[in-house]
Amino acid sequence: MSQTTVSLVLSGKGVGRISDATAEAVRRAARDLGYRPNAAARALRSGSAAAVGLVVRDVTHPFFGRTLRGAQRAAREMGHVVVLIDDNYGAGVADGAVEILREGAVDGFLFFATDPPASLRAPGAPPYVLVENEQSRSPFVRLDVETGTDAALAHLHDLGHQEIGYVRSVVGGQTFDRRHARWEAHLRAHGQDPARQVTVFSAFDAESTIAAGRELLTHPRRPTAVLCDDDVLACGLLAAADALGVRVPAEVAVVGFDDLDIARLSHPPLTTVHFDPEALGAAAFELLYARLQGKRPRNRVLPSELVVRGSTVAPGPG
Amino acid sequence: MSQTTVSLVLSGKGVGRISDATAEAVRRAARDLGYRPNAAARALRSGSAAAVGLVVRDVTHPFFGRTLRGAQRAAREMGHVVVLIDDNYGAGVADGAVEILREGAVDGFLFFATDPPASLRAPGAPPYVLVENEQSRSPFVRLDVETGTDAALAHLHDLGHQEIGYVRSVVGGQTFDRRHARWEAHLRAHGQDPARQVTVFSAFDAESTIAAGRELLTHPRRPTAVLCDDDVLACGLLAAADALGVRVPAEVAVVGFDDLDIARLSHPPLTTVHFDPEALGAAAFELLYARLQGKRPRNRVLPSELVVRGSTVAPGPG
DNA sequence: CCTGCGGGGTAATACGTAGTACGCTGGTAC
DNA sequence: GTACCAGCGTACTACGTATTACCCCGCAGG
Repeated sequence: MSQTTVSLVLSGKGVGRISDATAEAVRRAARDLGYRPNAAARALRSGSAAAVGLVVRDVTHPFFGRTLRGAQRAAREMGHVVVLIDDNYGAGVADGAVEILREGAVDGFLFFATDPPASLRAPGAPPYVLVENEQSRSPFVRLDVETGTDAALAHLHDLGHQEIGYVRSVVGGQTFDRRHARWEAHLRAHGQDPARQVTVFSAFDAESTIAAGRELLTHPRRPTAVLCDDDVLACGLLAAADALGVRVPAEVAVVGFDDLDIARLSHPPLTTVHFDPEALGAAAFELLYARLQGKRPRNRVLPSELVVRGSTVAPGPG
Repeated sequence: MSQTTVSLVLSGKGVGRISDATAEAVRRAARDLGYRPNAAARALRSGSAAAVGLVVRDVTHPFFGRTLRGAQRAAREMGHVVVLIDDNYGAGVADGAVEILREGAVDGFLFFATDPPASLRAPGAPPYVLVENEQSRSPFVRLDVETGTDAALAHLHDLGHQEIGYVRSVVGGQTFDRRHARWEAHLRAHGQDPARQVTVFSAFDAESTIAAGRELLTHPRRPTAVLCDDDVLACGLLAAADALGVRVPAEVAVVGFDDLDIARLSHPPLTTVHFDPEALGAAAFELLYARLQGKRPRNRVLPSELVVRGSTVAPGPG
């Protein structure tokens, strides 16, 4: 039983070259001895670590947590493992970690709403896939947020809302820009000037969201409806409304994005644009995996859907 | 410029053996050529992958997300990298992944409220640290949840609450057991029978939490106060109360655990037991790191603290 | 009897690093 | 003049796997 034989049997590449009896003996011995192939040696020799790096903007945000879960599950199904890098909104903070991983530790990268370091664009660099961050010449997976946003705006319009405020994320991001762009388009299409609508900005921590909500609700030209870049921001608005005694949805209708669990637990439950983050993460890994196989997979755009709950009704009289 | 020289210079172990001029030349050449040491080769030769496996019960839960962040940040500071395995409450689902990683891919493991596979107890297995899951003969880091729980119960007692219901997590966990045990002790100390108190069980998804909340609130012997194993469960209770027209805190006082962001955004803001998940994650990594150095670090217990917000007042008359 | 061939298996090598042991040079002590 | 030492580097090997090239044996065809 040479080392070669063992390698051939355990890797499944020995079919036709190694007799069944020997193969069985090898497998039994491996089991009895508790033998496990060494990952580092295999990575060194084969040139593949069976691991992908995953750079995420904010691990603590439920949306990314679920995306992460989808990606990790898909990776495991293909025998791959996921190395996590939390960027924590720090532009470029993750770049150093990416550099460390670059050679030999992982086979490729997934960037969740984060930008890849410039060095990965160089020829010979490991492949990567962008998630919620479309860029020319880079493969990507993203959500078709436009359809959902248009549905939400149509819903508000049908209810009779003219003035639609906006709670924007201070942290940038293509998906936020897309949502905002559809809002602008909607207003223009109905003869409104987006610049005249009340718009406030917020980070994702509780204080910020509540402060932003208060700012919007106490504005002299308070709108009858508000689009929020995210369910978390929408919940801050709800909390502020509660503190100010502003009734939702009677006095202000609220729409969020993401359909997080909090959208069902909030008071009132949120009307929101639903996505499937697990599918997004899984699709991202699948794209990267195909690339690692040398294929040229097509970019993917996943659907969105409006979910109407209790936070939107027709504007009250006056 | 031999390969050895390069290795010595770049690893910093050449001080005193390699002249400054040569060292500088090596560094310049490395930079100009874009040379990066290969992680797999280094791991193979040195026997250390500079990576730790991290098994987490639920990546999508904000508490674990924050713990994860703390651990990942601490790891990065020591030049280590984190491999994520999401167990998703599936008992043993992660075991296979752990086996894959065992040899050569990671140097040790962190288990976040999950159980290590039995194979890791064997001699020669990589070291691990348990988080929120104390077991004899295994190093661990946990929260001193007892102090915070006692403070919460004392707070309710001071307000005049006698009947204290409980929303329990259906998913088991030591920390939940500890919370529950203090609640039982408190009731007994005041001459009550815990078995007679209204107790309901819930998973962490929105539907479950609301259903459990409804069950508790519609119970014929509805308590005047409720302890919830978690802020998420508390929010479900709030949502149920809202749907049923039960006023919080006037008719029912609510206390949660974890002090998640939603505890500030909820209506009313939650009285809850505060922890520092980032510190928990960082401490866990530090313990594991010390073990990897061959040290015998002491287990750590991190403090908890009651945060009183709007969900607790004295029971109303009748 | 020799040749060719297929089935079954193995020796040897390369992957890129870390570490060990050794070599060379020039100066100093005796 | 020899022995020793410090200061600087360098050949060489091991790490555990995947892969390539090769070897051995028995049998069929000529």
